[in-house]
Amino acid sequence: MTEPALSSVWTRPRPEPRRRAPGVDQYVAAALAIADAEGLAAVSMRRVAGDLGSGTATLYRYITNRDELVDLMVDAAQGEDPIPEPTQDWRADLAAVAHALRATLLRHPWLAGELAGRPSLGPNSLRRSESALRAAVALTPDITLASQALGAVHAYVLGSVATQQAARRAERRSGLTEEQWQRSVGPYISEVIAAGKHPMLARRVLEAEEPDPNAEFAFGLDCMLDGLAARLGR
Amino acid sequence: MTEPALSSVWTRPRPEPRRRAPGVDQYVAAALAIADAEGLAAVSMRRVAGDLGSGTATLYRYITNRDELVDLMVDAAQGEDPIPEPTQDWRADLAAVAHALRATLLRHPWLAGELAGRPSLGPNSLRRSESALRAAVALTPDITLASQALGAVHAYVLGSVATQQAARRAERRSGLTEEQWQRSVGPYISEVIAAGKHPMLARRVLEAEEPDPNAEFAFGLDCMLDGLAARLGR
DNA sequence: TAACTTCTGGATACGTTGTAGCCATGACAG
DNA sequence: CTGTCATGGCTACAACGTATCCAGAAGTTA
Repeated sequence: MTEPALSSVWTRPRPEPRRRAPGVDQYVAAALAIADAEGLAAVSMRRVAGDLGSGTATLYRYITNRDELVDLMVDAAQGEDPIPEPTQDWRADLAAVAHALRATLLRHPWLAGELAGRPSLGPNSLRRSESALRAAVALTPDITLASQALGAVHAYVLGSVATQQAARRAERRSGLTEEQWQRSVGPYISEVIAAGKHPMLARRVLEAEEPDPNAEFAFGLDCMLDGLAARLGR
Repeated sequence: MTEPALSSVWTRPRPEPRRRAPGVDQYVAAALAIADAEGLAAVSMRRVAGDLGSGTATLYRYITNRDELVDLMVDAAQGEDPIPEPTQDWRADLAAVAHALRATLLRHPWLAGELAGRPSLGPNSLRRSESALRAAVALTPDITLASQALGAVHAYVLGSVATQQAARRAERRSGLTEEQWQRSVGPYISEVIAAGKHPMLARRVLEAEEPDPNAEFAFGLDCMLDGLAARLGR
């Protein structure tokens, strides 16, 4: 006796509004705008509905809960850019996949954590995955290895963008200006360095050049792609 | 006229309790236990205080806010393991750093997202960073490049562990059992595959071997280290 | 020992959030 | 025109972060 299938946001029919209520796409767009401007925590059901002149109860008629709204947001963000055309060069294609993902993440600073933290099964996400897998299969026809290769690139991109955005996020959370944040942290760092227990960190703070985020990202990606080429390339 | 320095959790004096209240370390340990068992969202100030038989107001006397509590938790988690001894082999050392970080993240499933999302400045974190930088400097004496190399490894580890844990996290959030979660998702995946628009995804689902998380992680790490060796090694 | 000070848990309060349910009104269909 | 239903608005509840207050207990001082 099999139990009934359970529904998910991607399987449930998406009812269209009959009267003046906004459609799901409008709710999602409003939520995206709030998240981009103020962070994901600012996306509350009341806020989203209110910004659209809709009732919260109405929003709940279309979107089951907040978690589902975030799923929809994550997928919508991934549908903003066209899928890049494949070339004959797996490496260029994987790099394009990585850069496209990074561009999306930079546009939506809340997204990296969410993408890293939840399976992504919406239509846009699947479309992107398909394109990315196609590039990886050009590297190696073994689907298992291709998936692993893609996973490694994906992991690097997510981790890299998220950590690059961490300082900005902490500032925001503190409610301080960037200058105030530096002033809350700077003396501590100076103290740590003066204590002499962390000579490598001292060198990094005192000698290392200010990283250009784009170049830093590209460096790590190139290393990863180099490694993939060495291990799987032909 | 310079403005006064602003304090942070790491610069503020840490008062010891005078009577029967728990110390900061006990609050943090209780919060860690809750987060490990139930996820970070279950860590509320009331909950932490209550679990220790303390008043919430008392907790606030020692820890300024919830955000600070999370900072303390993140650092405490990083202090659980001893720092590995350096060898003469930069690659082995960087791999050890990566594996140690992964082990910590696996023990605390909430940690990857937090580490990726916030600067980590506590004493344990700095200690780990120092050790990791020492390994990276053995790869290249250029402190800027060493930092970049370490950043790339770090990004990969965080992203990899977080995405490996994503499915588990989604199950938990749904409130479904693992089997129920599969049943909510399985038919959708079958449908997507049957539609024929995602041939690469279909191959992955139908043909790819179930990944061993440890091997998958090691593969990506090896690729990254290969790439670093090729670009910076001597 | 008594008086004073301070630490603590408990309680209350407020604004906010997710979610649930109800109701009157207006829009639409038959 | 009547009936149905979609909708915004409202109320409610539990929970949360944070702030404040208070009585009692614990410690210190004279």
